[in-house]
Order: sequence, then structure tokens, then C-alpha cells
Amino acid sequence: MLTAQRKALLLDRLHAEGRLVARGLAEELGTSEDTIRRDLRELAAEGLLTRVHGGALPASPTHRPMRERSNMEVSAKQRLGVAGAALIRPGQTVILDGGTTHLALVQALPATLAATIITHSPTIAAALEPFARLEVIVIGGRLMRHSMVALGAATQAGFAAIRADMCILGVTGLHPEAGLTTGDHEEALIKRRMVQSAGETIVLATPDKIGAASAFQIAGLEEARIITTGEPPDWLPRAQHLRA
Amino acid sequence: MLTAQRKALLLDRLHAEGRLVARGLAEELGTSEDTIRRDLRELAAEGLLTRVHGGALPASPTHRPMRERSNMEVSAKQRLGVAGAALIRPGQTVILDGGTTHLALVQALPATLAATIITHSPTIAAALEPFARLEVIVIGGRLMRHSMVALGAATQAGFAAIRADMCILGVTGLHPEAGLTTGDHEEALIKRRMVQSAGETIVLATPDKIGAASAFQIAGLEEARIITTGEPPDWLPRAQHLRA
DNA sequence: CTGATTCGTGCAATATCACGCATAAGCAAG
DNA sequence: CTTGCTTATGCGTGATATTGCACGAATCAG
Repeated sequence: MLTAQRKALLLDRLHAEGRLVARGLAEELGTSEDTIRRDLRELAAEGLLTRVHGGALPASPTHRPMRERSNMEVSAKQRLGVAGAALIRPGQTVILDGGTTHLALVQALPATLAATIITHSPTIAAALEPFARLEVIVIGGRLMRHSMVALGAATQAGFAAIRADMCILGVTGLHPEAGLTTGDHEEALIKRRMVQSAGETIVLATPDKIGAASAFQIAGLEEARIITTGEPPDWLPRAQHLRA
Repeated sequence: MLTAQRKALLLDRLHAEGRLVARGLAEELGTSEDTIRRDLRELAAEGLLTRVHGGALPASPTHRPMRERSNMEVSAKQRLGVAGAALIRPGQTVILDGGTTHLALVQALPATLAATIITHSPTIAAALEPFARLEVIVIGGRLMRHSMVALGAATQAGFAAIRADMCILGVTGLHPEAGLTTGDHEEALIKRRMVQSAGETIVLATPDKIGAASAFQIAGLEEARIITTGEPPDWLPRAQHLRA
């Protein structure tokens, strides 16, 4: 049995059964337990599974790809997307942040819209391909894996050289005192720059963001126009609420 | 036993049994193990199989359902993708052009490759999302709709600030006199810049590009390492040709 | 707390690998 | 036919990978 083949089999098995037990596999594959443990250790080092006492479990779901995260709250995201898309008028220049809500916004854009979209998310840019009359500007930089947006000095400089009519911003928390926040420091820096480069800032907020505060502040609540679904809390007086 | 005949037999056997063991094949075919290993090494370089310790496994990318390995025919693009993916060594910095062939290359990348990929194609960048250990640098600019790559002065400047080990370049024509060409002037400018920013240039050419010439020259044939499928024309002496 | 598993590491035996070199076979030009 | 070149092959050698075992530490179950 080839080593690489055995490892592939282990991954297959893990995918099929959800867990691996070292002892049983050693007997089944006719090798020593040490060999199996070594395999599991190496696969774990490659991030392909999580090592536990006695065997292994699937890789931790904490940094799963974005497309799996987009399952939840489909309807709320779609309604927010439609509302956001309606805000973009022909001829405008709009900065569009990354994220699944904004992907839904792209899906809701009219096919013949003629406007300029500026984004630092390759996912968003790729989704804009079918819109023949859109001008799309990509802001480059080092790609952050989790959120799939460009970050760093180059991105900062790219946004600094731009003036847009509107910025549609993604956040992870809206809090009465903390304001608009996000969980990554570098992301916060870029988002702050995006707000500065736009005349108006829009936030499309799913209900789970309301009242939450992440570590790094982007701006105060009063600096953005908030659009959300569900019940309006009393500390969000200016927000626009979509009914279900 | 002719070399080509033996290689064909190896591929047949791999297809039938799902794996190859070097030692057993040497005995069975009455040759030395070195010869078998040499064959496997060469077939791996053509992307037709994956070399592992002790033998070889099918070239099927790891994140594709491995059950259907036997019946699906690999297209020329996929084989070029596999061959191109095999060129990227861990730790390297690689400029990757846009286009469907390079999308196939991304599909063929090993899931745990640790390298730096630089691209001005948001489509390519988005496809790189699942590769946890890749560093991805996006070069920004105005997006050209047809080819979905960033162009313009910002893109030019972005590539100018970079030195990569390798550039995997897309072209629309390879011609004995016109060299490497493309159909858009601005694209040609950027591609020229990409070639200058890399130590080595690779072109993965589908057969329809061979002998074709578009309006704008990027570089001479001799400046790039050409990898293609099908019959080699006599004016492409240095190219590497993948067997069917 | 205690016994039993399981884990990680070091180690040695074996298998496999890549590279260089020499030999032999095939081939084309003279 | 001879010469020179290329290609394929086998072998030696040092390097690398894999495996099983021993042993002490860590972890789990009752």
C-alpha cells in the first residue's frame, strides 16, 4: 500500500463517516498503529483534518470558505440586496465592499445598469462579469483569505486615489456605543478609508449584526445610512427597516 | 519494449487499477526500477499522473470527487492545467494571467500548496479561495469586460513593483514570425509588463492558438517556455508537447 | 486515584529516490 | 562504412522516506 494512497483513503473515509479511529484503521489496513498516527499527524499539519485523542475529526469549520457561510439567512440577505441595488442610480460611482450580502446585491442589479463599481473583493468583481454596461474598478492588494478582500498599503493607496458618490459597507457589528465595527484590524483601516472616499455610506445589516460589537471601530452609527430587516431598536432612529 | 509503448501501458494500467507500484512493474516488465521511475517522472511532468513515494497515483486533483476517476475524459485544457500546476514549486512567487486554461490550472493545484500567486484577474483570485496556504496578491485596475482582467495605468504600476519567479501567461496566438500575440492593445501592454516582472515566462497553449497571430505582439517565441498539446510544428522546437 | 490507552519522540532497518556515469543501440550525414 | 550525435538503459552511490519498535509522558475512564 502506497503511503499517499493510504492518506487519500483516510481522507475519503473521514469524509464519508465523519470520524477516524486509529486503532481500527491500523488493523484494517494491515499496518502498525504508529503509521496511522503518523499519517493523521501529517494530515493535521496540512490542515486537512483535526487530530483528537484516539483518531481524527474533519477540519475545524471555523474558517470554512465563504460559500458555505452564505447559506444562512438567505431571505434576509436577498431582501437587503434588492434594497441596496435599488439605491444605485445610473451614472453613479459606488464603492462596494465584499461579503455575501453584497453578493446578493449584485444578483439583484438590473442587467442594463450603467454605473461605475469600485471594489476590493475579487469575488464581487467576478460576479459583476455579466453586466455589460458597468465599469468595474478593482482595488488590488494582499488577499485576506477569510473575508476574501484585498488589504494592505496598496489597497489603502488605491482607495485614497478615489472619490465615489456612495460606499456600501460591510460590518460585523452595529452597537449604540461602539458604532460600526469589524473583527480585523487591517480590515477596519481599509473600511475607514472607504468611508472617507465616499460622499455617503450605506450599511446593509442582517439582524444578527444589530447590537453586536466587534473589536475594531470603523465609524460612528451617525456616519452611515443603515438599512436592516426585523424590529428596529430604539437606538437606531435613522435606520430604514424592511418588512418581512 | 519501446519506451513509448511502455509508457502507454503504464497509463493503461494506472487507469485500470488506480495506482502503480514501481517495484512490481519493473519485475513484470523485465526492466530495471530506474527505467520505470524515469517513465513515471516524465509522465508526471506531462501532468498525466501524480508521482508518489513508491509509485504513482492518478493525476486527479485532490478536491475533486475521486470516485469518478475512471470514466471522465480529460480535455486538453485540463491536461495543460495539470502540467502548469506541476510547475509551481512551494515557496515560489508566480504571476498568473487570466483565462479559462489558467482556471483549470487552479483546479489542479494541490490543496496544501504554500506559494504566492499574483494575478490581475478577479476570477482567478476568487477561484483561489479554498487554498488556505496560498498568499494571493490582487493587482487592481479598470476591469476589461471581455477577458475579465484589470488593465490600465494602475495595473501597469502594480506589476512594475513586483518581481516574481515565474509568469504563466495567456496569449491568443503563437506565430513563427509574430511571436506571442493578443487581440487588445492595452492587454498587450500589461502582458509585456508581466513578462518583464518575472524571471521565467510559461505559456500554456491549446492547439488552436498554434500558428495564429493577433494584432499586438507581447514577446518573441524564444522568450517563453511553451507547453502545448497535439502535433508540434517544426518552428516550435523548444516547446514541451503533452501526449494525448 | 489508578490502570489502561494513546501519544510523541528517538532510533535503526529497509525501501525508495535522484543523480552521474558508462554502455549500447538507433540514426543521420558524410 | 564510418563518424558523431542522440536516446535509452542499467548500475553505483549517497540522500531521503517510510516503517515498526521501545520508552516515557500525556490523557482518558471509572
